[in-house]
Amino acid sequence: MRVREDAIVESVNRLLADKGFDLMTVDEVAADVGIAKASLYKHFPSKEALAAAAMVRLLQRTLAVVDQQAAQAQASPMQRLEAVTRWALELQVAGDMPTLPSQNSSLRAELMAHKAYLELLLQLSERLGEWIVQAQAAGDIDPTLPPEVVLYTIFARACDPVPAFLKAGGQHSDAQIVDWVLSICLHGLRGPRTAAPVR
Amino acid sequence: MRVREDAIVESVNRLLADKGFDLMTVDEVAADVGIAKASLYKHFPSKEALAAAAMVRLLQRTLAVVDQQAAQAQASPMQRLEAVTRWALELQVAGDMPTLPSQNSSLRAELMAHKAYLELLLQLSERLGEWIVQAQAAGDIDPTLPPEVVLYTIFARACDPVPAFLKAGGQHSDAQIVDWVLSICLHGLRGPRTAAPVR
DNA sequence: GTCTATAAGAGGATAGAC
DNA sequence: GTCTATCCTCTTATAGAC
Repeated sequence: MRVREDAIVESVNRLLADKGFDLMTVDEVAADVGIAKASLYKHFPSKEALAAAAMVRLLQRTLAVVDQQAAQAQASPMQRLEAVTRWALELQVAGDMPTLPSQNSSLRAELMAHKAYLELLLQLSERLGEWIVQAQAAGDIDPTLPPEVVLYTIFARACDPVPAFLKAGGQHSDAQIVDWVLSICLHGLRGPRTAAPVR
Repeated sequence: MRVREDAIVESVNRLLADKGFDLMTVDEVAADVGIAKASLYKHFPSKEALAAAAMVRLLQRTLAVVDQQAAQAQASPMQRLEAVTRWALELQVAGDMPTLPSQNSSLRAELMAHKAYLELLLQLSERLGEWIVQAQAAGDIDPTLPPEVVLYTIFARACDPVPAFLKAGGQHSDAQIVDWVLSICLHGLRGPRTAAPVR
């Protein structure tokens, strides 16, 4: 049943964002969805498969945002990259970004065997990669950086711990946090400069 | 026995850097040190205490680097911050940076109750905080950023996933990876600019 | 303080009835 | 496909002899 599986993946997404893969238990997922654990296993064969489904959902949503940006005729590649990165940061600050440990080997193995996941990941990388190359040609991104490095840096915003730390402090609004992290990603700690440095 | 405990903490440090807290088992630590698991528990009361000891060791080593930088009479606050950040990135690329999940609650509880850890963390934050404020006054760091944001951004380099990804690609030298990540941290994706922007 | 052996429990996965 | 009940492995932690 499609509807049921959607509900499962949504629960997994939330729990993954909240506690991460290792601390999320299948019992919790079942309880959150409101079905028995054995029923869960009729839909997904393993805990890893649950996580993979949540990541597929995330990639699909991200690609939808990419499509939306591609439709903005007047936007520059850099502005599109910025918009996608901002969207990811907003998702993260809102507590809806599922996060996986980069070290868990059983999980990595399952993901690397998951065709839909790999396909979407490749697709996203290629779409962003194009914009990166164009932004470098336009002088908006350091052309000496390999596009790969830029791509990973953007991807890494999805699991940047800084927003969570700032949010835990409770001093700043979500929008302010997103602005700061995005600005640091683009302009560094030195900040944007509109004129030549003074020294 | 002090020597024995040092060996334990060093093993924990390596395993923590390699697999992370959740995937590291106490059995592994015991095997790595070469003693029985029960003997481990004579030295440290819990797995969390092991991790805390490794983090204390890391903070002590970091503070030693801070001291070393403070002794460089001719260095600016910004150069000192850069040197400390570079050191952390080199540790990370070398696979010696212990990394803790920011979500594990039992671990967080133990850390927050660990006096030596908290004291050292506060000490490090204050030392770096001074340099941050001075670097902002000197115009080397965006003065509109709260120092807290800058501090967290620097701390986050310790668990930045980008170096590991680049290293996994096997295309680049460790030194090159460190240079890129550090440059992006300081100058952003747009890169350092020595003159006014063209547009 | 070190060992062997074991308790205690969490959590992923499955059996089998309906 | 859903349930209850159970299995089984892994892992933390401890008992108790030396």
